[in-house]
Amino acid sequence: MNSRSKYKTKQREILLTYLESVAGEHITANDVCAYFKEQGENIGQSTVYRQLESLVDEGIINKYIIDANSPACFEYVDKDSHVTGHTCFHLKCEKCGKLIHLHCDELSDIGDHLYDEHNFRLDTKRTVFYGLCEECS
Amino acid sequence: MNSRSKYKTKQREILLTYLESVAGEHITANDVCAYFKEQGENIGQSTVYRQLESLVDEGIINKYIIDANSPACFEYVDKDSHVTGHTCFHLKCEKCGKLIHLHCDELSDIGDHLYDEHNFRLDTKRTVFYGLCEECS
DNA sequence: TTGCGTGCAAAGGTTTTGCATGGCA
DNA sequence: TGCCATGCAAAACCTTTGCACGCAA
Repeated sequence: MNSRSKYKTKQREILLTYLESVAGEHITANDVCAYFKEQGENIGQSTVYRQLESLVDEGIINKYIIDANSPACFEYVDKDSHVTGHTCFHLKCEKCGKLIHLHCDELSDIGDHLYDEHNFRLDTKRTVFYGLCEECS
Repeated sequence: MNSRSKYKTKQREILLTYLESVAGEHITANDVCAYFKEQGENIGQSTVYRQLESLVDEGIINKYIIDANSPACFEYVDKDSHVTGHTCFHLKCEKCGKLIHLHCDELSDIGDHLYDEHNFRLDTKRTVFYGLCEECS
Protein backbone atom coordinates (compact mmCIF):
# COMPACT_ATOMS: atom_id res chain seq x y z
CA MET A 1 0.00 0.00 0.00
CA ASN A 2 0.98 3.66 0.57
CA SER A 3 2.87 4.39 -2.68
CA ARG A 4 1.05 7.51 -3.81
CA SER A 5 1.80 8.21 -7.41
CA LYS A 6 4.28 10.97 -7.78
CA TYR A 7 4.83 10.96 -11.49
CA LYS A 8 2.22 11.52 -14.14
CA THR A 9 2.95 8.84 -16.67
CA LYS A 10 1.28 8.03 -19.94
CA GLN A 11 0.17 4.65 -18.63
CA ARG A 12 -1.46 6.18 -15.60
CA GLU A 13 -3.36 8.70 -17.69
CA ILE A 14 -4.66 6.07 -20.08
CA LEU A 15 -5.70 3.84 -17.23
CA LEU A 16 -7.53 6.65 -15.49
CA THR A 17 -9.31 7.74 -18.65
CA TYR A 18 -10.44 4.20 -19.26
CA LEU A 19 -11.72 3.69 -15.73
CA GLU A 20 -13.56 6.98 -15.86
CA SER A 21 -15.17 6.01 -19.16
CA VAL A 22 -16.61 2.87 -17.58
CA ALA A 23 -17.59 4.46 -14.27
CA GLY A 24 -20.32 2.43 -12.65
CA GLU A 25 -19.01 -0.84 -14.06
CA HIS A 26 -16.88 -3.30 -12.21
CA ILE A 27 -13.58 -3.88 -13.90
CA THR A 28 -10.97 -6.50 -13.18
CA ALA A 29 -7.25 -6.16 -13.70
CA ASN A 30 -7.65 -8.59 -16.54
CA ASP A 31 -10.32 -6.44 -18.17
CA VAL A 32 -7.90 -3.57 -18.10
CA CYS A 33 -5.13 -5.61 -19.71
CA ALA A 34 -7.50 -6.88 -22.39
CA TYR A 35 -8.69 -3.37 -23.14
CA PHE A 36 -5.17 -2.14 -23.62
CA LYS A 37 -4.30 -5.01 -25.87
CA GLU A 38 -7.36 -4.17 -27.95
CA GLN A 39 -6.23 -0.58 -28.19
CA GLY A 40 -2.78 -1.62 -29.29
CA GLU A 41 -1.35 -0.04 -26.18
CA ASN A 42 1.47 -1.88 -24.55
CA ILE A 43 1.10 -1.89 -20.78
CA GLY A 44 2.59 -4.58 -18.61
CA GLN A 45 0.26 -6.33 -16.24
CA SER A 46 2.45 -5.47 -13.28
CA THR A 47 2.00 -1.83 -14.14
CA VAL A 48 -1.73 -2.34 -14.21
CA TYR A 49 -1.71 -3.95 -10.78
CA ARG A 50 0.62 -1.33 -9.36
CA GLN A 51 -1.34 1.59 -10.71
CA LEU A 52 -4.63 0.12 -9.57
CA GLU A 53 -3.19 -0.23 -6.11
CA SER A 54 -2.04 3.38 -6.13
CA LEU A 55 -5.40 4.61 -7.34
CA VAL A 56 -7.11 2.71 -4.55
CA ASP A 57 -4.77 4.28 -2.01
CA GLU A 58 -5.52 7.68 -3.42
CA GLY A 59 -9.24 7.06 -3.17
CA ILE A 60 -9.77 7.52 -6.88
CA ILE A 61 -11.08 4.01 -7.37
CA ASN A 62 -12.44 1.37 -5.05
CA LYS A 63 -11.51 -2.26 -4.88
CA TYR A 64 -14.04 -4.99 -4.18
CA ILE A 65 -13.29 -8.53 -3.26
CA ILE A 66 -16.32 -10.41 -4.34
CA ASP A 67 -15.31 -13.96 -3.93
CA ALA A 68 -12.39 -16.21 -3.34
CA ASN A 69 -11.10 -17.32 -6.69
CA SER A 70 -12.64 -14.64 -8.67
CA PRO A 71 -10.44 -11.68 -9.37
CA ALA A 72 -10.76 -8.44 -7.45
CA CYS A 73 -12.74 -5.80 -9.24
CA PHE A 74 -12.32 -2.08 -9.34
CA GLU A 75 -14.65 0.81 -9.83
CA TYR A 76 -14.26 4.48 -10.40
CA VAL A 77 -15.38 6.41 -7.33
CA ASP A 78 -18.75 8.02 -7.82
CA LYS A 79 -18.12 11.69 -7.29
CA ASP A 80 -21.82 12.41 -6.95
CA SER A 81 -21.87 10.57 -3.67
CA HIS A 82 -19.85 13.36 -2.13
CA VAL A 83 -22.34 15.91 -3.36
CA THR A 84 -25.54 14.10 -2.48
CA GLY A 85 -24.16 12.60 0.67
CA HIS A 86 -25.51 9.25 -0.44
CA THR A 87 -23.41 6.29 0.38
CA CYS A 88 -23.28 3.56 -2.19
CA PHE A 89 -23.55 0.02 -0.90
CA HIS A 90 -22.82 -3.11 -2.81
CA LEU A 91 -24.95 -6.20 -2.74
CA LYS A 92 -23.58 -9.36 -4.25
CA CYS A 93 -25.81 -12.24 -5.26
CA GLU A 94 -24.19 -15.50 -4.27
CA LYS A 95 -26.11 -17.42 -6.88
CA CYS A 96 -26.04 -15.44 -10.11
CA GLY A 97 -23.03 -13.36 -9.19
CA LYS A 98 -24.72 -10.07 -9.91
CA LEU A 99 -23.32 -7.01 -8.17
CA ILE A 100 -25.97 -4.48 -7.24
CA HIS A 101 -25.47 -0.84 -6.39
CA LEU A 102 -27.68 0.42 -3.65
CA HIS A 103 -28.25 3.92 -2.35
CA CYS A 104 -30.20 3.79 0.85
CA ASP A 105 -30.38 6.25 3.70
CA GLU A 106 -31.55 3.73 6.25
CA LEU A 107 -28.56 1.56 5.51
CA SER A 108 -26.32 4.58 5.85
CA ASP A 109 -27.32 4.73 9.48
CA ILE A 110 -25.55 1.49 10.24
CA GLY A 111 -22.25 3.26 9.80
CA ASP A 112 -23.18 5.68 12.54
CA HIS A 113 -24.45 2.88 14.72
CA LEU A 114 -21.26 0.89 14.38
CA TYR A 115 -19.26 3.95 15.29
CA ASP A 116 -21.41 5.19 18.15
CA GLU A 117 -22.08 1.84 19.76
CA HIS A 118 -19.20 -0.34 18.74
CA ASN A 119 -16.35 2.09 18.08
CA PHE A 120 -15.92 0.72 14.61
CA ARG A 121 -15.43 3.07 11.70
CA LEU A 122 -17.20 1.38 8.81
CA ASP A 123 -15.67 1.58 5.36
CA THR A 124 -18.66 1.44 3.08
CA LYS A 125 -16.48 1.45 0.02
CA ARG A 126 -14.96 -1.85 0.93
CA THR A 127 -17.95 -3.60 2.42
CA VAL A 128 -19.99 -5.97 0.30
CA PHE A 129 -23.28 -7.47 1.41
CA TYR A 130 -23.71 -11.06 0.32
CA GLY A 131 -27.01 -12.79 -0.19
CA LEU A 132 -29.61 -13.63 -2.80
CA CYS A 133 -31.08 -11.16 -5.23
CA GLU A 134 -34.75 -10.91 -6.08
CA GLU A 135 -34.64 -13.30 -9.02
CA CYS A 136 -32.55 -15.92 -7.28
CA SER A 137 -34.27 -16.13 -3.92
CA MET B 1 -20.68 -27.35 -3.80
CA ASN B 2 -23.47 -29.87 -3.22
CA SER B 3 -21.44 -32.96 -2.28
CA ARG B 4 -22.94 -33.80 1.10
CA SER B 5 -20.76 -36.23 2.89
CA LYS B 6 -22.14 -39.71 2.72
CA TYR B 7 -19.36 -41.65 4.36
CA LYS B 8 -18.06 -41.15 7.83
CA THR B 9 -14.32 -41.30 7.39
CA LYS B 10 -11.54 -41.03 9.88
CA GLN B 11 -10.27 -37.83 8.27
CA ARG B 12 -13.66 -36.18 8.48
CA GLU B 13 -14.00 -37.05 12.15
CA ILE B 14 -10.59 -35.71 13.04
CA LEU B 15 -11.23 -32.53 11.11
CA LEU B 16 -14.56 -31.99 12.79
CA THR B 17 -13.17 -32.60 16.23
CA TYR B 18 -10.42 -30.13 15.60
CA LEU B 19 -12.74 -27.44 14.29
CA GLU B 20 -15.04 -27.92 17.25
CA SER B 21 -12.13 -27.61 19.63
CA VAL B 22 -11.25 -24.20 18.20
CA ALA B 23 -14.81 -22.96 17.85
CA GLY B 24 -14.82 -19.17 17.82
CA GLU B 25 -11.48 -18.98 16.10
CA HIS B 26 -10.94 -18.42 12.43
CA ILE B 27 -9.06 -21.22 10.82
CA THR B 28 -7.56 -21.43 7.37
CA ALA B 29 -7.11 -24.54 5.29
CA ASN B 30 -3.43 -24.13 5.91
CA ASP B 31 -3.93 -24.02 9.67
CA VAL B 32 -5.73 -27.33 9.41
CA CYS B 33 -2.94 -28.91 7.40
CA ALA B 34 -0.32 -27.62 9.83
CA TYR B 35 -2.27 -28.95 12.78
CA PHE B 36 -2.46 -32.40 11.26
CA LYS B 37 1.21 -32.43 10.47
CA GLU B 38 1.89 -31.52 14.10
CA GLN B 39 -0.29 -34.37 15.23
CA GLY B 40 1.52 -36.79 12.98
CA GLU B 41 -1.71 -37.37 11.09
CA ASN B 42 -1.38 -37.75 7.37
CA ILE B 43 -4.14 -35.90 5.59
CA GLY B 44 -3.77 -34.60 2.05
CA GLN B 45 -4.49 -30.96 1.48
CA SER B 46 -7.04 -31.77 -1.18
CA THR B 47 -8.96 -33.76 1.38
CA VAL B 48 -8.86 -30.80 3.70
CA TYR B 49 -10.25 -28.50 1.04
CA ARG B 50 -12.88 -31.02 -0.02
CA GLN B 51 -14.05 -31.73 3.49
CA LEU B 52 -14.15 -28.06 4.36
CA GLU B 53 -16.31 -27.47 1.33
CA SER B 54 -18.67 -30.25 2.35
CA LEU B 55 -18.92 -28.96 5.89
CA VAL B 56 -19.78 -25.52 4.59
CA ASP B 57 -22.52 -27.01 2.41
CA GLU B 58 -23.86 -28.88 5.37
CA GLY B 59 -23.93 -25.72 7.44
CA ILE B 60 -21.59 -27.15 10.04
CA ILE B 61 -18.96 -24.52 9.45
CA ASN B 62 -18.95 -21.12 7.82
CA LYS B 63 -16.52 -19.78 5.30
CA TYR B 64 -15.33 -16.19 5.30
CA ILE B 65 -13.49 -14.47 2.56
CA ILE B 66 -11.75 -11.69 4.35
CA ASP B 67 -9.44 -10.28 1.82
CA ALA B 68 -7.99 -10.80 -1.58
CA ASN B 69 -4.77 -12.67 -1.21
CA SER B 70 -5.38 -13.90 2.19
CA PRO B 71 -6.73 -17.40 2.41
CA ALA B 72 -10.36 -18.11 3.14
CA CYS B 73 -11.04 -18.85 6.75
CA PHE B 74 -13.48 -21.20 8.37
CA GLU B 75 -15.28 -21.24 11.64
CA TYR B 76 -17.38 -23.73 13.49
CA VAL B 77 -20.99 -22.64 13.52
CA ASP B 78 -22.05 -21.26 16.86
CA LYS B 79 -24.94 -23.46 17.85
CA ASP B 80 -26.06 -20.97 20.47
CA SER B 81 -26.98 -18.53 17.76
CA HIS B 82 -29.86 -20.77 16.77
CA VAL B 83 -31.11 -20.76 20.33
CA THR B 84 -30.69 -17.11 21.14
CA GLY B 85 -31.62 -15.94 17.67
CA HIS B 86 -28.59 -13.70 17.70
CA THR B 87 -26.91 -13.21 14.41
CA CYS B 88 -23.17 -12.98 14.44
CA PHE B 89 -21.63 -10.29 12.31
CA HIS B 90 -18.01 -9.96 11.39
CA LEU B 91 -16.06 -6.75 11.43
CA LYS B 92 -12.65 -6.71 9.82
CA CYS B 93 -10.11 -4.04 10.60
CA GLU B 94 -8.38 -2.94 7.45
CA LYS B 95 -5.35 -1.75 9.34
CA CYS B 96 -4.43 -4.37 11.91
CA GLY B 97 -6.31 -7.20 10.23
CA LYS B 98 -8.25 -8.13 13.33
CA LEU B 99 -11.52 -9.96 12.83
CA ILE B 100 -14.17 -9.04 15.36
CA HIS B 101 -17.30 -10.97 16.24
CA LEU B 102 -20.31 -8.84 16.90
CA HIS B 103 -23.71 -9.76 18.21
CA CYS B 104 -26.06 -6.84 17.79
CA ASP B 105 -29.81 -6.74 17.51
CA GLU B 106 -29.91 -3.39 15.78
CA LEU B 107 -27.64 -4.66 13.11
CA SER B 108 -29.79 -7.72 12.72
CA ASP B 109 -32.55 -5.41 11.53
CA ILE B 110 -30.68 -4.56 8.40
CA GLY B 111 -31.31 -8.06 7.12
CA ASP B 112 -35.03 -7.46 7.42
CA HIS B 113 -34.71 -4.07 5.86
CA LEU B 114 -32.82 -5.36 2.87
CA TYR B 115 -35.44 -8.02 2.37
CA ASP B 116 -38.51 -5.86 2.92
CA GLU B 117 -37.37 -2.84 1.00
CA HIS B 118 -34.88 -4.15 -1.50
CA ASN B 119 -35.86 -7.78 -2.02
CA PHE B 120 -32.41 -8.92 -1.08
CA ARG B 121 -31.96 -11.88 1.22
CA LEU B 122 -28.86 -11.05 3.23
CA ASP B 123 -26.44 -13.82 4.08
CA THR B 124 -24.96 -12.68 7.36
CA LYS B 125 -22.58 -15.60 7.46
CA ARG B 126 -20.82 -14.42 4.35
CA THR B 127 -20.94 -10.70 4.88
CA VAL B 128 -17.95 -8.96 6.38
CA PHE B 129 -17.95 -5.32 7.42
CA TYR B 130 -14.69 -3.56 6.68
CA GLY B 131 -13.39 -0.57 8.52
CA LEU B 132 -11.18 0.53 11.37
CA CYS B 133 -11.29 -0.92 14.84
CA GLU B 134 -11.17 1.14 18.01
CA GLU B 135 -7.40 0.99 18.43
CA CYS B 136 -6.61 1.74 14.81
CA SER B 137 -8.98 4.62 14.13
C1' DT C 1 -18.92 -55.41 -4.11
C1' DT C 2 -19.93 -50.58 -5.12
C1' DG C 3 -18.63 -46.17 -5.46
C1' DC C 4 -17.33 -42.38 -2.50
C1' DG C 5 -13.21 -40.55 -0.15
C1' DT C 6 -8.33 -40.06 -0.17
C1' DG C 7 -3.51 -38.74 -1.51
C1' DC C 8 -0.29 -37.29 -4.51
C1' DA C 9 1.20 -34.45 -7.92
C1' DA C 10 0.23 -31.28 -11.27
C1' DA C 11 -2.40 -27.62 -13.06
C1' DG C 12 -5.01 -23.38 -12.71
C1' DG C 13 -5.66 -18.47 -12.04
C1' DT C 14 -4.59 -14.20 -9.74
C1' DT C 15 -1.32 -11.27 -7.88
C1' DT C 16 3.41 -10.06 -6.47
C1' DT C 17 8.34 -9.44 -7.04
C1' DG C 18 13.33 -8.87 -8.94
C1' DC C 19 15.86 -6.48 -11.89
C1' DA C 20 17.38 -3.88 -15.72
C1' DT C 21 15.63 -0.23 -18.59
C1' DG C 22 12.97 3.91 -19.63
C1' DG C 23 11.04 8.36 -18.74
C1' DC C 24 9.25 12.27 -15.66
C1' DA C 25 10.59 16.31 -13.18
C1' DT D 1 20.66 14.02 -13.09
C1' DG D 2 17.99 11.48 -9.62
C1' DC D 3 14.49 8.49 -8.84
C1' DC D 4 10.22 6.63 -9.71
C1' DA D 5 7.63 3.85 -13.06
C1' DT D 6 7.67 0.33 -16.39
C1' DG D 7 8.03 -4.33 -18.60
C1' DC D 8 9.27 -8.81 -18.75
C1' DA D 9 9.61 -13.06 -16.77
C1' DA D 10 9.55 -15.74 -12.94
C1' DA D 11 7.84 -16.66 -8.55
C1' DA D 12 4.45 -16.94 -4.96
C1' DC D 13 0.15 -18.10 -3.37
C1' DC D 14 -4.23 -20.35 -2.68
C1' DT D 15 -7.19 -23.59 -4.54
C1' DT D 16 -8.84 -27.07 -7.79
C1' DT D 17 -8.46 -31.23 -10.54
C1' DG D 18 -7.07 -36.00 -12.56
C1' DC D 19 -6.30 -40.41 -11.50
C1' DA D 20 -5.36 -44.61 -9.18
C1' DC D 21 -5.89 -46.72 -4.81
C1' DG D 22 -8.21 -47.49 -0.33
C1' DC D 23 -11.95 -47.96 2.54
C1' DA D 24 -16.92 -47.35 4.39
C1' DA D 25 -21.31 -49.37 3.89
